[in-house]
Amino acid sequence: MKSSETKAERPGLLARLLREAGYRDTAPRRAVVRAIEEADGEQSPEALWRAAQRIHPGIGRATVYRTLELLTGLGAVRPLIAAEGGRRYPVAVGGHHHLVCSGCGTVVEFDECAEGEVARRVARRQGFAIQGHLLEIYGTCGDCRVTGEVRT
Amino acid sequence: MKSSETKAERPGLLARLLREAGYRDTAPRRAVVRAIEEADGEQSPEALWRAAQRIHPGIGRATVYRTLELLTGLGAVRPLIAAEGGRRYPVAVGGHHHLVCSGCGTVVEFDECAEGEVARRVARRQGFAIQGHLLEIYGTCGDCRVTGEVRT
DNA sequence: TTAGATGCAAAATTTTTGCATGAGT
DNA sequence: ACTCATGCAAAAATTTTGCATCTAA
Repeated sequence: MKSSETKAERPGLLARLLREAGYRDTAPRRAVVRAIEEADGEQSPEALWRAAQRIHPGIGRATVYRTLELLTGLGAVRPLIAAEGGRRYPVAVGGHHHLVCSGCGTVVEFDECAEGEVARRVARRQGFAIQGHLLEIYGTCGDCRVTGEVRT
Repeated sequence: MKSSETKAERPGLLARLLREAGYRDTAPRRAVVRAIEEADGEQSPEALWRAAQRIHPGIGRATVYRTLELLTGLGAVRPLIAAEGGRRYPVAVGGHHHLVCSGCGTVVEFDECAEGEVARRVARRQGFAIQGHLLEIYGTCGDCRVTGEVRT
């Protein structure tokens, strides 16, 4: 499965978010954060853990999970489910917009989004405080339509 | 947890997709499919299993998972990660618009959506054949903000 | 100094599989 | 008849937790 690149966030963005949220600035966390920012498609907890270990040997899996949870809570990262089934944590500052192929699972990110207006209006009406949004368009990519390929 | 109705997809849509894909039309599958179509924010495998059991007593968990996988492959549902951490399988055909509370998991559906345009344009540019789209706005509902409840 | 973080290992969850049996076509 | 689908239970994989020990602030 191919899948789009993680838009290289300005280094330190996630770390800053954590700090501003009042969490301590620790080496293990910095390692996880760096792993995420440099993860290129390899965003599964397991892969992030291995990457974080290279940066901060001795880091435990639990710390990776705990940090991912913090970041998710801050809306800095958004857990998604990859075509192969496992979780992936792409950086998600702001909204995320995906074009997802039902055939091969490819996920292409795009920026255009016209929801600002509607989102705010609907949210206000329901008394919601918006944190972010996810817009996914599902379909079949050219390749899959041609080959009649189907995701297993 | 409260949550709005799931816009009743034309009953049988998912079942039809399965049939057209060449899969057998069995009672257990029909139960799962109905559970999904009637899932009201309760889209976790576990909840869907309980719902399916009410429709077809004796159905096993494995069948639910297997059916969800088939439907995912067909692009009929799209696995996402719920605020509480588990998976959710919202319908991915047609257009769905949810307001999801990070605090209590409430899912409210709404109709307004300005994405028709954008979706078509982006899809065409990438050579995608659109099957549907999902717009989810994440935030905190009034109740949760008052009680200070936060997603764990 | 002191609340918050970490690593480890165990526990809990969630999802997948093997296999004998039962159904749809 | 012949596949394909199912349920069950076991196995695997994934995620969460308890707790003693560190460490940033």
